[in-house]
Amino acid sequence: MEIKKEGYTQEEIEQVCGVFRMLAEPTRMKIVLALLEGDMCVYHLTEKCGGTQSGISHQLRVLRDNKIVKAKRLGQSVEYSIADTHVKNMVEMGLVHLYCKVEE
Amino acid sequence: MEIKKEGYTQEEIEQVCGVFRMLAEPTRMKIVLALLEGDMCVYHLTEKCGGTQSGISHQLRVLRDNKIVKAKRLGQSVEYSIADTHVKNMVEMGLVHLYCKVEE
DNA sequence: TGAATATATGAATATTTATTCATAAATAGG
DNA sequence: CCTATTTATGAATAAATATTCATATATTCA
Repeated sequence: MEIKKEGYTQEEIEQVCGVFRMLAEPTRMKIVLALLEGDMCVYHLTEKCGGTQSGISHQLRVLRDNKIVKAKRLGQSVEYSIADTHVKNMVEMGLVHLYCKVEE
Repeated sequence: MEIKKEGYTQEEIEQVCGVFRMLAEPTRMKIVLALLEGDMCVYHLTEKCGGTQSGISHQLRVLRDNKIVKAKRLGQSVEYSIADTHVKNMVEMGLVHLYCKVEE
């Protein structure tokens, strides 16, 4: 596929930024990292990520609205999973940036 | 290289988020997109990205502090360039996420 | 040296966004 | 139906961050 090099509209710019903003917050990043290991319900996400259940739930809402994760009710609990295959690549790219510092 | 799948420290999490935060703001994204096309001085960046010179300069400072861009004085002007090869990959990944919606 | 141009910066303000608290809604099981 | 458990949400607050304005700094050139 073709990615144009310039001439992005303000709206396109804001949409790309939106994706990055999702991964720019520690709580959300923890959630995403947890879900990349496997689907998980809110209860376990809260345990794993720390913080309050309400806080996790609010961020899950943000991630859901931005199509980063998706939800599926299973009885009492709601199981969350990564909604977009690109998310994994993006996170990995971020980790590479962090660990594999440029050699120049 | 190896990217571990879990067990990130709070500090590591915050560092990865930091990278994403740099690309999560429209003004900074415009600057980065402009610089991916080629090195440019503040004056031209301001023309190209819009906004005030001061605003652009402030964001350039942020990008510099976070090792996303680097500066080089050339006479009166200061030429900026992308500091890290991963930046291009990350931006492209963001654009892919935007345009190439998941087929599942 | 003085004026013009380009860039940087500090402080104030405005805006956005995360977090917390209290509580509502949904479901399961007795 | 009542209770316990899990999740979601609204409102308030707190915290982080972008933007603007005024001004300082650096460089060139006459």
